[in-house]
Amino acid sequence: MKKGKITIHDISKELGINSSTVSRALNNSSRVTQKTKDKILKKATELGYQRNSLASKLRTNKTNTIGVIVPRISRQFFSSVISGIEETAYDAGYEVIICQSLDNLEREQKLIETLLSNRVDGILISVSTQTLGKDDFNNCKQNETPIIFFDRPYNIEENTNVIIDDFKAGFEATEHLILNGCKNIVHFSGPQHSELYKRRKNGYLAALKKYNLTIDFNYIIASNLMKSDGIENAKKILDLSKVDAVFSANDVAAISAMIYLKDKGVKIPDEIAFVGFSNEQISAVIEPSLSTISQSDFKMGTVAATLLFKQIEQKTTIKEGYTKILEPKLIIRNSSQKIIL
Amino acid sequence: MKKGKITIHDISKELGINSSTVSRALNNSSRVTQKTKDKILKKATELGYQRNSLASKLRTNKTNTIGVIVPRISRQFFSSVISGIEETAYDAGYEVIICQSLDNLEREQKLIETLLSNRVDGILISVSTQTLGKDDFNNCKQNETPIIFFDRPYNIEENTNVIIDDFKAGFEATEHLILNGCKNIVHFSGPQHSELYKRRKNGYLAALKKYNLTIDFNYIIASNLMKSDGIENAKKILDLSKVDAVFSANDVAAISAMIYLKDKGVKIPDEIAFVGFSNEQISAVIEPSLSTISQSDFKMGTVAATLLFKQIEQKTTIKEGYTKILEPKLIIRNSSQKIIL
DNA sequence: CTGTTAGCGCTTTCAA
DNA sequence: TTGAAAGCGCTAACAG
Repeated sequence: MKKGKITIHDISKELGINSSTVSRALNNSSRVTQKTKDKILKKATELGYQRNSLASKLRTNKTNTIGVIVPRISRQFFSSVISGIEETAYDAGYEVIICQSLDNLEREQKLIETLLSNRVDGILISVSTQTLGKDDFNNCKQNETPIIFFDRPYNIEENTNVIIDDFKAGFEATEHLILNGCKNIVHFSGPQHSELYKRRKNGYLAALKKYNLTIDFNYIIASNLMKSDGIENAKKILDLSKVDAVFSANDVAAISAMIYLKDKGVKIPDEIAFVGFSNEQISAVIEPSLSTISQSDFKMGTVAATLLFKQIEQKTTIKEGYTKILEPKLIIRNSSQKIIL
Repeated sequence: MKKGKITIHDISKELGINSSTVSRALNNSSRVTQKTKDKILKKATELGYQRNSLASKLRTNKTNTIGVIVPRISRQFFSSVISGIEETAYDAGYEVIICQSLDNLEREQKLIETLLSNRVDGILISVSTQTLGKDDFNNCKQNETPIIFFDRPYNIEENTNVIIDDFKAGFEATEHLILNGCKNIVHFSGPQHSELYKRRKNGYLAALKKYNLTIDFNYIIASNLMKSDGIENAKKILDLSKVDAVFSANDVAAISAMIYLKDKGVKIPDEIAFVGFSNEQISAVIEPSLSTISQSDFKMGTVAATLLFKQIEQKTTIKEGYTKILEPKLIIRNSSQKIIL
């Protein structure tokens, strides 16, 4: 028994067949007789041969591997996107390397370096919140390694982005509440420098306008949408009169606000209806009464990956920015659904 | 400007320094003058050099990379373990490749193949539920690639495993309920062929014995611990008389049972106290009244990774099984804590 | 301290 | 259809 790993040369020697033929056989080339193929395959399994991808990647200058960087894999949204990416990659014969930046710029840049030095064919990334500069990804561009940004848009004019239609989502969420008889709708908005939250807010405003409802800017509560903000927001709601609905720009704040309000004896959704951007599963468990806007997470993964593979195979990194905007999806839950399983 | 990627030879030529010196400089070898190092580093950044890890891995026959396979990255428990692994790996200078098996054996085996063909130095795995055979990981052993099993033990006699002390956890959970005055404690157990659930159950039984409580086997309800099972279990509880507590072997069943019972007007934890294996964060949000047993997730990651690195560096795959058992951690929440933020 | 040289395991012309 | 030979980019003896 040989000590190290078996190579094609070992098979080659054992059979008296040249190693290039062995290589071709193992890659199922049409230029090898079925008979020799069989012989080689048999010997390969007999010896416990295992291909060395490193060597073949080095030689061919193609890794069939893409890198994915997300802030945290534990967030349901991102893990769903990753599932979408993996499915698409699997079908296309690509390997996927998953990394988390923990929303930390330094770490993110180190990950990019690592991925590039491992010669991934392309990168999909949802940038960290600290990433804001114009040339944070110059090394990719120098390398001509395609990179696609998803969920969190980045330099739309220059890069390829995959995002959802935030304006439309905000509009539909608000419209949904209006059509259900709500007139005094509070909006939990996020940091006002963020384009994303601005667009959601504009959707909210547009819906109010369409139905000729008065716009009261006291009803727009901006915060960082953390749990503690949800509590603060809830307190503010109690101070306002006749609020009958909330459209929250994310689920975290919505949920903590709901818990707080329930605790105060407010019936949800009898007295206040909620719509929030959210992960379907979590909010279904936590609050059956919370309707949600899905970010079409899985689909975002498949779309982004498909786009990336196209860029890789055409070897044409798009210079001018291209943004793919996905439809949002409003998920309605009836308040009769006390338990959703 | 050169079209392809810059190599050490490009730097070598530009400076008239031999490429091996360049290589040494880039690896910060002590056998190069600081002066030449500086020159080389400067030229490297100037040309936009980026090391090709594939080549160096191939050459050195060491990848400084480990593979991690978990059923799903979206489960809080696994993503915490992964964080623990990543921190440890980062400190030790290892890269980490994260993969999810989706609890599917075929997929798991394909992932193992891929990792091995990429010549990872070692593998950490929490096996899929479908993985039960004796020689599912023979290819690893042939390869002499260290593999460590965490959370879900696998052939304890032969392999290295990292698990928590399930017996103790079951014992402490039950004892906690007893010490709080509960006498009629139902146990939601899992599949009875599973060692893990058997050990948790034995802990439960041991605690009852210690406090001289009568053991009623009608109080041990075995199921697959899915959401729907939780509902069924809850119905069974309502049929039993004088149940005042539940120790659930996982959180999913516990939560759905609680929701169902609350819906039926049962007050929790006034009438029924719950302890469940669980993820801290989730249950804190969903059910403040649910006390939980933590599986020391992050720590499990660091321990497993440290163990693996030791095996890799000693190049001694342990032949006889070695099992590291971690302490469980009971997290008590007072029922006064209505909102935990 | 630096250069020469060989080769990791694989693929791919080119030739037979 | 198969073989011979070169080389992907890097590292590591060994020599100087």
